[in-house]
Amino acid sequence: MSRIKEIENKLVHAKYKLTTPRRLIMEILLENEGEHLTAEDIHNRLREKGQPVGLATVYRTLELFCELGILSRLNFEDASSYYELEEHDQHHHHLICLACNRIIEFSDELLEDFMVSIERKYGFEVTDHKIKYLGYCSHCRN
Amino acid sequence: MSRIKEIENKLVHAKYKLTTPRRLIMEILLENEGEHLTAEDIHNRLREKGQPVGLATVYRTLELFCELGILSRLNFEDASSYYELEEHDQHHHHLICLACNRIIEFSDELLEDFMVSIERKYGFEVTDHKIKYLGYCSHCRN
DNA sequence: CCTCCAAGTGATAATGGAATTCATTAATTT
DNA sequence: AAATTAATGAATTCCATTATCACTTGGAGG
Ligand SMILES: [Mn+2]
Ligand SMILES: [Mn+2]
Ligand SMILES: [Zn+2]
Ligand SMILES: [Zn+2]
Repeated sequence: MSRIKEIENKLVHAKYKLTTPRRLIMEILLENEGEHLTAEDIHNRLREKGQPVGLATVYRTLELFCELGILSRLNFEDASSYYELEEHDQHHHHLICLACNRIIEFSDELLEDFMVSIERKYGFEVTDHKIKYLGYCSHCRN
Repeated sequence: MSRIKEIENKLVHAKYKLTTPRRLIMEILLENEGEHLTAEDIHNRLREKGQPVGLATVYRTLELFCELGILSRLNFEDASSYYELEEHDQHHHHLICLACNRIIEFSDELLEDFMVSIERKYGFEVTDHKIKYLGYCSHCRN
């Protein structure tokens, strides 16, 4: 099943429509998979492509997609939120270089056991988690 | 050595002074240790105590204290930043209940090994890290 | 096809946390 | 004491995000 079809299913299942603006936003996200985009980034790229979508709609759509588990909202240490497609298979997190702002991704499979121990210890049902390591990347250390 | 003296040392060592506004802000933080306070919280409590400090100074001081490692800046999933005193002995992180917004703290000593493996694998020098688990606390689950 | 109408959109204004400005004040040095 | 420097705070600005509201869209039902 194509990625876009899969997403349409999620929308329809939650009683939403795949409107033109929503499809255009999804296309931008798919075309830029692997990047971390802000709402404004997406708004700009749509304008540049001659397929403008209102900024308010971009924000609303990103929020909706986050609720549906299509996207993740990321907070690096600046003022904006960044978005990336959620990969249902492998979850990853981010190393944030304080010198050059490079973002390096790492998988968290090794943290599974730790998470389970936290759930047991606190009777807390974990539905999501976010891990950030801040420091200096291999280009910037020393 | 008293907590306030210890902090004064950090300031002086970094060529800053322990001015009255800085001391007042530090007192609020010490009096409310264990809480997670916003800049506005601190500003309000100072006003209520009859020891007002300008909001700009509160922000500047919190930023300075973060740089000096006296405070940690926390981002739960809302718009504001929260601050807490950094305990040099035990680092902790937060479970965030999506239903009642309770914040539960947990220690991260078990994550030490994982952090070291990340440093090795990516040649990344970790100077700080932030871990959040989102979900439902024992009062809210089910 | 048409009509209807809830759902969705988008230009614009409003919001609010945080950063900046700049005149004033406090502390330090000469 | 004068001069230099650091810090303060009221006011302003910034800027990402949210709210508003008149308008548009597009699918369900005829
Ligand atoms: Mn990523
Ligand atoms: Mn805490
Ligand atoms: Zn770097
Ligand atoms: Zn709860």
